[in-house]
Amino acid sequence: MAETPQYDQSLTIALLRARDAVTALFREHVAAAGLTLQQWRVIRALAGGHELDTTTLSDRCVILPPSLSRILRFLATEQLVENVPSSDRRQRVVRLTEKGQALFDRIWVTSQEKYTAIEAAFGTDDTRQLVDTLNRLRACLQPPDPR
Amino acid sequence: MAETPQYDQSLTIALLRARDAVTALFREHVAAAGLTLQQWRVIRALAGGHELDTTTLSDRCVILPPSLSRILRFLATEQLVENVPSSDRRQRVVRLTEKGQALFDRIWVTSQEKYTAIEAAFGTDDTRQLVDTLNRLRACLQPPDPR
DNA sequence: GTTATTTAATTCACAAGTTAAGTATTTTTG
DNA sequence: CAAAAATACTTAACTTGTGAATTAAATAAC
Repeated sequence: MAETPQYDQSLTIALLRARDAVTALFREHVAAAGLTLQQWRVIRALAGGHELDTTTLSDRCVILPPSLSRILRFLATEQLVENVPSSDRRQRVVRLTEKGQALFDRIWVTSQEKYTAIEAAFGTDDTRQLVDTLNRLRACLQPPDPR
Repeated sequence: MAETPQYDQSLTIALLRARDAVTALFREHVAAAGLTLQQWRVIRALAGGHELDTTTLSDRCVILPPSLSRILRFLATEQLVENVPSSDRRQRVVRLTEKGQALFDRIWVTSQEKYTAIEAAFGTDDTRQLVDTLNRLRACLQPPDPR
């Protein structure tokens, strides 16, 4: 293709494209297990017996509360996730069911292989370094949260 | 926060978070002009008199055809974009109207300032290098398209 | 030249992103 | 302790992401 002038120079587009390329590698096999990538992120965050409230889950998965609410509704109907009683009755705390953990285990194997393949192709050090750089960029941009 | 164990290590999450942090800087002022970020990407790709068919536009903006179709429908009703006759009558070629170009000009100024601010915060060289790294990652992962 | 095949775009259906508004519970304040 | 403010989610409404099916036009095959 002749040229993609300013576009390949743009950080936002580069981030979008890179993320697109990476997620594409996982989407198919996660979909084969009946999940979207977002649903998978939630399951992954809960794997290993972690019980989390939706605020924490929202933050970890980078999914906004309204979306998470819908996702949890779906995962609950699929009996992959269940509620855990909380002392603060405003908050909703969830965990994986046995069925949910089993599904995680099944997907996780292949998922790990894919990730390893990425590291092999791009380089283990380069991958780690890129992750560090991305986290540094984020830290750089986000105004220190006023806590 | 205590820990975000494997999550901060994950390339996919790091990409997602970084992109989130960067786009957050632009969303507000683009929204103030009445556009979503996706609509803005389309306008930006057409700025400067570029006439593009939707396939190229879809690729440049990293917006899937169905979404682009809806976005163009909106931009057309707002008279920001208009069709250009094409010899191949299957394809749809579009360009900015004067109104569209004027809107671009207005948003572009502030947008540039924001981008400059990012480079100032993160470093001009580091920014350029990150963009290169992201493009390299993408090239690395995408199977050479069989054309 | 007419029929297949391929190509370009749109439409459909459903999941998710985004902002604003609403509900229930907890904490704070007076 | 009662009223007000804050917190944690959910719901609502609209735009976009995603895969599959459709429509229309151009090209290929007979």
